[in-house]
Amino acid sequence: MLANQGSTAKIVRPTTLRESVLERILELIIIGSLKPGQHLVENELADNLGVSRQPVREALQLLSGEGWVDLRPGHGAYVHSPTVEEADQLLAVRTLLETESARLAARNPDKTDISDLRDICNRGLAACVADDVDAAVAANSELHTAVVNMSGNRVLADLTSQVARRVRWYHTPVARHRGRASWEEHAALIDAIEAGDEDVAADIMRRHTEHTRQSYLESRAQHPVEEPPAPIRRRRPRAVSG
Amino acid sequence: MLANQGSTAKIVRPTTLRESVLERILELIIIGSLKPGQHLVENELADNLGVSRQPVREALQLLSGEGWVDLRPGHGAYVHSPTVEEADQLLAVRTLLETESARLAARNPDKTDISDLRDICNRGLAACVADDVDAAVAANSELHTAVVNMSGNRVLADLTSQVARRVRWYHTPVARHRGRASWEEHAALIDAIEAGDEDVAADIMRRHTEHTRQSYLESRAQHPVEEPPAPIRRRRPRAVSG
DNA sequence: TTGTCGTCGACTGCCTACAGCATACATTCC
DNA sequence: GGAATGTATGCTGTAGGCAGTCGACGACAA
Repeated sequence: MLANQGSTAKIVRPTTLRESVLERILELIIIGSLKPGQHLVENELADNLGVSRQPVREALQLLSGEGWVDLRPGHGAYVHSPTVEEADQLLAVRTLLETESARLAARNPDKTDISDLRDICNRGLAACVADDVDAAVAANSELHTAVVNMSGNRVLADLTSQVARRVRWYHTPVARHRGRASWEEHAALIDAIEAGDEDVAADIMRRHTEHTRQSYLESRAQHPVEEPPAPIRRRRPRAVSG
Repeated sequence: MLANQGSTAKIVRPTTLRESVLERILELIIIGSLKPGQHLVENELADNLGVSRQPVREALQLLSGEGWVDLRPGHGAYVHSPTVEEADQLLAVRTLLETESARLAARNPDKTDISDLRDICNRGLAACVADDVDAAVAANSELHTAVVNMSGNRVLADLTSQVARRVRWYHTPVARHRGRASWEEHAALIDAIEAGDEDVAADIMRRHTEHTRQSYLESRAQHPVEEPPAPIRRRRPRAVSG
């Protein structure tokens, strides 16, 4: 249905099918079309995406590696169900990783990088003032990514981005809760990095991410979890069964 | 060849084929039969393992998620090439993660867990005295795993085990470099956890893992890297040709 | 009514086969 | 002699299909 593949024109396939399938499924998970705990039936996805089961299967394998879906051998793939506890732990780990990133970034700051950071920060603040939530969220993750990359530790960067992507999943609904203050913290962080003050940079980052964690938990307390249901759900009502 | 698949008896398959394939390939990587940078031709693996390409492909996808192999779309899978730099970064991240684990473990120590730790520690020391390297290495990872699990943060535990497995890959050749001293540090760590002294526990763990890192780097300096070769290597010499 | 067993349906896991692509070698042209 | 192009080949990516397995539903008996 929503497949652009199979069209007559020989559209250059920019990437493999399984990758575009992966992106599509991931998007469906993030925006919530595929709900936590939901059983991902390969045939359905394949039909909806206009491909065969094979690329779907492979995309699911890859997604399981990033924690988005759980594979139950013999049962299939299920959208990972984020519990409050896990979200909290995830946010704690993110704090740990990003704090270290900030420290390392401050250890040997780079003029160009600093300049980039300030640009992003300004954009974010502007978006925040303009009440453009999407742009603010985008700038936010962009900035954090930039800091992590400045750490110079690729392993750390990879791990962090992996964790951060999942955090963002939980985080999105509460993104608007922290506006201006968040960007002031960012600005202070950049100052510390530029000054090469490891401890200050680390401290700011720690408090900053802890802040996020707190506001997440509070927001979660107000809007309690919607669904731990759908543990198995197989076989729809079934038709007449002639 | 070594396939038990396809045999007439309906042997209860304890797990899916792709999982056993995954384990087998991982083992081949760890013991070095499959060398870093080597191109993993699906057909070869499938033939050697006595299965079809499909489970091999899926196993490779899963392995890529854990960082053991690199997938190059359109080119296939290659055994991940561990550079010295990456190993160093990996060890740094491990230090970070395990230090936090130790801190959390000390935050609310559990009688039973402590007792388990001591058992493991004693076994490790005994193995060390008896010069049983394999047993010592096993006890070592067992102890670290136990500490991480005591942290109570599953996300942290998962991430750490993932990193630790890869660390162990690089680490094995130098495992013998640190013997007795390592186990004394372990004992001190357990004491600190039992006493509930977060800072001390964290500090011991940090120094402990940093020690490992240092000895790794030194050992690596003496035995320089063997292979960054085999970047592409396709198509064997080919027979007489016509 | 409740517990147990048999049957049915659906989905996954795996295999085979084909098409497209990328690389290496051989040939031809300058 | 060197470079560009044609050709061959191995590999990956994808499709389709079949069998095994798991869960659910319904029937039967206590």
